[in-house]
Amino acid sequence: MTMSYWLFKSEPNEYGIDHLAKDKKARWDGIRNYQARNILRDDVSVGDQVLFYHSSCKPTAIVGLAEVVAEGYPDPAQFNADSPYFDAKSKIDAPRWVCVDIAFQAKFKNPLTLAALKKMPELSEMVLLQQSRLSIQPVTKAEFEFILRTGAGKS
DNA sequence: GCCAACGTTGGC
DNA sequence: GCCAACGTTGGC
Repeated sequence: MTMSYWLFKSEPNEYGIDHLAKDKKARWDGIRNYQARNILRDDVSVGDQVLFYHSSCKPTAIVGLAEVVAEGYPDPAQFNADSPYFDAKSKIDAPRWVCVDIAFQAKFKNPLTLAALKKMPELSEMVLLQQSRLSIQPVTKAEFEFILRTGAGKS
């Protein structure tokens, strides 16, 4: 079994790295995009490493590291009429949306801002820089290791 | 707040 | 199955 690497986006005023550091573990729910759903359902495995990215904030940046601790299962929020993630078209016996659980690993001492990432030739192929809207995206081993080596300095 | 990119919906 | 209209994401 090979370990894979991912980048998960989150808006820090909704749920940021400090929330995850405090909670230790979180359900990564509310993903309502089919491409992202397919990745969660088919490709994300326990033990995979996750770069935690803050979007829609200043500055946008990779801010920490997490690990997958539970692989894809039906997102309970899709069945909860009170949830903003409720989906009336999703059936219990044929769930449309999937979530995973992640655990906090580290908060980077030096977050790698999007502006900085764009300047690094080693990262020019990163999905983040190609297809910015995807909220769950693959990261290559080389990119992952480069990012940890370059910016991180775990705190 | 604006706008580009792109995903989704629905009429035909 | 195409495509126009519309909605959402997310950087700036």
